[in-house]
Amino acid sequence: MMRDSHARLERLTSMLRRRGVILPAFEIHGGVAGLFDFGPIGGRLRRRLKNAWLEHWSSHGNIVEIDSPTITPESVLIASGHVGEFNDYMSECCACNGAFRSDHLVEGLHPNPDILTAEELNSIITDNSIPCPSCGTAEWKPPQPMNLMFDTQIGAMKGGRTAYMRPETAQGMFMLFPALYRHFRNRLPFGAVQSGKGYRNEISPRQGMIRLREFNMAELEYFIDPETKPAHDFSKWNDVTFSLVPDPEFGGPVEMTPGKASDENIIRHPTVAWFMARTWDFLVDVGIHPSKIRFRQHEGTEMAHYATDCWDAEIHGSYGWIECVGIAHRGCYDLAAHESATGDKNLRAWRPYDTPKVVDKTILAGIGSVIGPAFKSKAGMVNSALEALDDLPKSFPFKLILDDGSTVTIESEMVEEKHIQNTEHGEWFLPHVVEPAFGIDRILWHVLDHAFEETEKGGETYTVLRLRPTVAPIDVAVLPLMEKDGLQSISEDIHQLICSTKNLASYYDGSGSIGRRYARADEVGVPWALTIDHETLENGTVTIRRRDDGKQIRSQPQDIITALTTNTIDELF
RNA sequence: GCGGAUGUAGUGAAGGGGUUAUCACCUGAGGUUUCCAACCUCAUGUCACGGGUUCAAAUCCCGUCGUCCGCACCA
Repeated sequence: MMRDSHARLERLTSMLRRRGVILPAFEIHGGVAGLFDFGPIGGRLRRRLKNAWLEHWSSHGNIVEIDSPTITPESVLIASGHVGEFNDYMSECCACNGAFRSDHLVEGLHPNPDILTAEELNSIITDNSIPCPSCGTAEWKPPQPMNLMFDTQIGAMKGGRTAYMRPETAQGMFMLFPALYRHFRNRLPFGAVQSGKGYRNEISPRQGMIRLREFNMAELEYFIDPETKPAHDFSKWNDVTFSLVPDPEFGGPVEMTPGKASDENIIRHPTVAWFMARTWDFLVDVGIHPSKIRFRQHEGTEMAHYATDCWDAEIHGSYGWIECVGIAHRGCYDLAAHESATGDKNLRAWRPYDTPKVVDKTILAGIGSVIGPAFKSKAGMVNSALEALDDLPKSFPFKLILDDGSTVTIESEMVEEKHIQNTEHGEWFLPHVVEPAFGIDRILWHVLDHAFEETEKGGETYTVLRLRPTVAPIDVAVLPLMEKDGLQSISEDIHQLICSTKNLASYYDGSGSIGRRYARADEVGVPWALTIDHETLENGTVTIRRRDDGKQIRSQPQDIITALTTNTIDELF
């Protein structure tokens, strides 16, 4: 069984190379691990998958697309926590050469190993003679920094500003929070999506498309008011059960509807549950088998530095269960971090009170003509200290402590009692954010993996890529039954016509037997094949063949194009 | 990053110190046939890269890079 699935994986990757879908990059220069090219078929497939993703989210009406730079100044990633998180130290064992994360070795010996320097880690490791987990020896080389981000310099000359290629696209959305807030006329909830490249300098990328050094990601940041109870309608998913694998601390795997999982607090936040459901919709839409999707909750120990709850959508394929989407409740972590790093006050949202809060207060107000001459340059501080008094003194004179720590004596003739009324109409708060983050390459891989079907035809294996029409890179194959008697030029005209139709792609294939050409089209997942034959010369009709069952009907090319663009082609059959 | 295996056309493989590197599929041209990988003829294209040994290296040796398996790593 294992051997069979391994052989299938090899046949699939061979086909992807041979047909120009996905290929190792820079191969004529020896190749680079973790970098891949998308060929003519793969490029379109990825484009369609991304478009499907963007359309899926923009259909909500309060989610917009943005695009931000991949080069990111260091300070942004220090604030976000990535510089700390992505710069771990590794210790190497002198005896067996095993490499381990230094902070993992000293776990339990220090409350927060993450923050230790190389020297501190080294001394804890040597002082405690920590044994090597694989060979037991307690001799270590000094910890070496391991930087998982690609670094670079902004500015061509020496002394430029340090920057990194972004390890995620999320920070771009946080940077744009003020603009988004204005765009949505100061009203939560709203979201922003971005799809683009991310970079991680993996130590040893393996498993093909699963771990890449440069990858396509698509992230959504959905900003919410933590005090508004979200109203999500889960009734749409009442007849689908999700496979849920909660943190073992909270219980074993269950199958249930997202609505019920939310009601029973297995998924702690309704918005997280709702995004899980919408994610499930997306994955199924682009051709992932529903039975091969499960949601796994992160355990406390593996939770990223920013998250308060996190569910991964995992997809099962040739490499087992693989995390393809992470849906994290990040709380206000990022906005708070950037606020405290920059002092910028625009990362908050305004929450009006239902009824304004009226605060009645009796205060002692300084009498300017007395306070001024009495305290001179300190008069301002005295006034503000008086206003800030919560409990009015019972008698005069009394001592008043100023902001600078000094004490002054206040006499009764310096002040008068005043009633003031303050009306607060609302407050500024840091929005919370729910972040679904999609690994496009991993999803794309599984779309191919699930679509790749090997059947038998006349004793030979026959390969069909059962891609959904929404993601299929090519919509139509145009095939003249033979390239003579004028069939060729009609076919080329039809091919041109289809290619010039918006959102449709056709490819022309005139060589080899008709059966061979159907097979070639099936192998890369072309859903429809038009064949031009002698009857076309008489009445203009062509045959259209459906990939998934080989069924054919006759119709006019223009009617077929209309049906394709309106997504009603199946009605012709 | 460590250990083991490995690198030959687009794909999959065989071979191997000595003239022009082999096979199948694939791809292209011509012929024939015409609706599901038919056939015939011809053609294109390959020894990962760099260095060394040698009269001669795709072959032996070393290094680099890549790939696979195991360990470790994987916000």
